[in-house]
Amino acid sequence: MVDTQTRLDEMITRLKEQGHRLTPQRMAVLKILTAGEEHPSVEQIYERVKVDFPMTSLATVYKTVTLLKEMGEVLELGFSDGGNRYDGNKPHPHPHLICTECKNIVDPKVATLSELRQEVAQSTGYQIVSHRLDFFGICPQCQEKE
Amino acid sequence: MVDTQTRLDEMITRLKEQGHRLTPQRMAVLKILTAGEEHPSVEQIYERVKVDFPMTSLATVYKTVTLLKEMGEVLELGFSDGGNRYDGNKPHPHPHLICTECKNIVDPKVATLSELRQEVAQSTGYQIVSHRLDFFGICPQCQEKE
DNA sequence: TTGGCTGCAAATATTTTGCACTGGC
DNA sequence: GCCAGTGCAAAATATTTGCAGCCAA
Repeated sequence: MVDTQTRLDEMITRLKEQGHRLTPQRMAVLKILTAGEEHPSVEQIYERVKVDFPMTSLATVYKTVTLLKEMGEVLELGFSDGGNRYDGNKPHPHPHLICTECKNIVDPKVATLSELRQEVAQSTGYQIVSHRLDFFGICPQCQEKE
Repeated sequence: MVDTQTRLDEMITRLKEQGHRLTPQRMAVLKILTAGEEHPSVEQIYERVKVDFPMTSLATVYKTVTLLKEMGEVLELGFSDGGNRYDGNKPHPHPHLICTECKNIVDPKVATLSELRQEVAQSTGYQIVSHRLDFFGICPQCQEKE
């Protein structure tokens, strides 16, 4: 895994390169997105940002996340049942494993999907741009609680 | 692929088995969900149902689709950017290929994922219940239009 | 007959947007 | 000082829900 501080610096550099400003609110969102292995929702990011900057609005968090998404610096994991989740550590598509009980998300190690991608491209004629692979299950902790 | 009429009869049988009523509106939704290889949205189902039954409400379409989803008779493809899509022909998880231009969805042939599933289950301890694999790309028709 | 189903409208929930003000650069 | 970024509230979207009346079984 990429070092947290390194990833944070990387994002800051990219923002500046593209002429974006670095505000305290934005900084706080960046820190949360790059810290740890978490896959927080906008609401969770908002709650944590408010600890240090109580005046921060939810709209700002949305705007920042959207900006980073457009820059390709965060991966959006959209869920139809509300509450998208974001991955700022590995912005490129990779498999996720989602606990249907506690909603925790981890990154499992999975053998390469590039073969599958190629196979689909060849058989369909599509120009494949991206993909998404999610596994849904019950994590060890939640299994014990049953 | 399963025969359209067969699949329709199957769904009707399941509904009756579980004590649900078969109304004209419901019948119309079933027909659309089982017809062809399409992956319609609720809105699209609604528009088509209205041709034969103009008095049908959007809420009823939602209720019917939700019922079928809970019965496991349709697969919901949730997208965070609004407009979920539904597959009534193959209600079990399978890969989808989505054109990012025209939003068309097809079912590509992909080598089995069961190995990947097993691999993830073993390495993480999760009890895997379901999965989802989507490829995003540009279909041959949309490639020509560029 | 009767309780599940429907239609309508109002309620939710999530994300986006308009706009005046503020502060990073 | 300029203008991107912010906060607030209103708007836009998508889906759910309450309830009175209706109709499939």
